[in-house]
This record gives sequence, C-alpha cells and structure tokens, in this order.
Amino acid sequence: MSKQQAPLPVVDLNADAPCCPPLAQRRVPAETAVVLAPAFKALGDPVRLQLMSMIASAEDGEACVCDLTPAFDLTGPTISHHLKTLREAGLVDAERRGTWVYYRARPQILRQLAALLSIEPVAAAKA
Amino acid sequence: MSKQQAPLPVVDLNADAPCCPPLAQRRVPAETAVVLAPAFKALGDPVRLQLMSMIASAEDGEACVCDLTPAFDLTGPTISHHLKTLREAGLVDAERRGTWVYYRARPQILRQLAALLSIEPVAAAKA
DNA sequence: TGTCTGATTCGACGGACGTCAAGACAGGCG
DNA sequence: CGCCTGTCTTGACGTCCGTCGAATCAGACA
Repeated sequence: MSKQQAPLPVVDLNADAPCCPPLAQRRVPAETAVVLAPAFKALGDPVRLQLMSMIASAEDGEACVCDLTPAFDLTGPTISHHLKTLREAGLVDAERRGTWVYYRARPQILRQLAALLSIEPVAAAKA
Repeated sequence: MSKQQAPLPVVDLNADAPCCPPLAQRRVPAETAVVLAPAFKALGDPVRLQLMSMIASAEDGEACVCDLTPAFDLTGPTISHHLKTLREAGLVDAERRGTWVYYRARPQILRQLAALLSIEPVAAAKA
C-alpha cells in the first residue's frame, strides 16, 4: 500500500477542536493529553524542531525536501522519516509537484499547542 | 549525600534567554533546537502532560505528589520518574516540606515554548 | 522505451524510554 | 529510640526511537 503523501491517520485536532484551554488554567483531561502529547513528542527532537521551523518560516509557506535534506548531516531516508513523523503528528502537510515534494505547516495545530502552553499574562500575580 | 530535589543540571532557558522568536518567523538555529527540544519531548507523554497541567493549574500554584500519584493507574516510582523528567526539562520545580514534596510550574519556560509556537506576532503584543 | 534523479519504504542495529518490584532515604510520631 | 508513611533511587525488562544502507516508487527527459 503505497500511499506516500496520502492523508495518514492523523490526529484530528485540526477539525473543529476547541480543545485547548490553557494547560495552567484547567487540568488537561486524559483523552486530550493522549491526543495532544504526540504533537509535542514530534517536536521533541532537535532535527524535527528545525525541520518544522524551516517549513513554517519558508518564503512561500512551503519547503522542498531538496532544500531541507542538505541542511543536516543526515541521510535522505532519515530526513524522510522525520518528515513522516511530523506528518503523522498533523504538524505538516506534503504535496508532490512534479519531481519534488513540498511540505507545508498547519498553522491551526501550532496555534492550539501554543494556546495550551499559554500562561495568563493577566494580573494573575495574586500571591 | 542525597540531593533529591536539588537543582538538577537543567537547561538554563529560564535565565535571561530572549531565546524565542516564533518558529514560523525565523528558522530555529541548531543550538536552540538542541536546548528546546527536550522540553517538548518532556511534554510528549500523556502522563507528563497531565502532570504538568495538574501542577500548573493547582490552587496554590503547587501540587503535592500525594495528590498527583493517585490520579493515575501507575505506581509511585513511575510517577516519580515522570516528575524527574519534567524537573530535568526545567518545566517544574520541587520542594520538600516536611513529609510531602510539592511541585511547582515554571511559567517562564512555558511562556517561551508558547512564544516559539505562536503564529501570529500581530495583536498578541497588548492583551 | 529506457534511464536518471529525487523521495519514500524496508529491514536492521544500538540506544533511549516507560514501566514495575524491591530497596533506600527523609521526616513525623508513639 | 523504633516504626510508620511518603518519596525517590536502583536494577531490570520489553518496547519504541533515531539512524543507516539497500531496495522501491514517482516523474522527467532523451
């Protein structure tokens, strides 16, 4: 079953999920933790964190694997493996155009993760 | 000499680090990725994500291990191990007071991680 | 059509991780 | 003092992860 860039069985936090009241505001329920943790885990590797950043900060919002790979002292298959991990975590999307494959960040889930980690900047400075 | 809750050799992102221009704004340098990735990795486990949330959202800003442990179907040592992981990632702080040990979240690093993931640099400034 | 380049998948290896049981340590109390 | 409760450490076990080389798949081009 070669479904290269096919929509992998991804966590569907991108759908309608209003899933993210700040972690420090209300206790995260187990089901939410199970769904969200893989996304953090995917970012828990230096190579993937850089890949994610390179993709998200790319000029046209997308980055070619051919630009990503030479940025590391790693083999092609290894980079491909990391990209797959990011894809399965729902952090990026891939699309093949001709010879090259382009990756694109999914802002929604990034926003959700950021919201989860956000700390009230408000006057919560109460003892 | 048992230095149980002594300040472990933790990543020092808490110090003066202005370390976090959004991931999608500028490419994260390798050194930054190496320092930050462990924090995400620590949050990459459902149990630790819940622990982090329980600690950060606790009433008085701190949570007792005796309250944390019974919330999971895991043994004491396992919870202790996860808490140590969070401690080494610089996400929480521990303090022993009498019989019990209390854990407290470190808002600074949470803010940094949230900032790293933030997509919109726009209206976020005020709030 | 054949072949070449780019990207992914497969199979394997070493190391790290999550979990537990058993033991060790710290502090309170009889 | 001795014991009890609470927490952490140690050692072990099975599983997952990061990496590679080799094989495979997808398009482009002659």
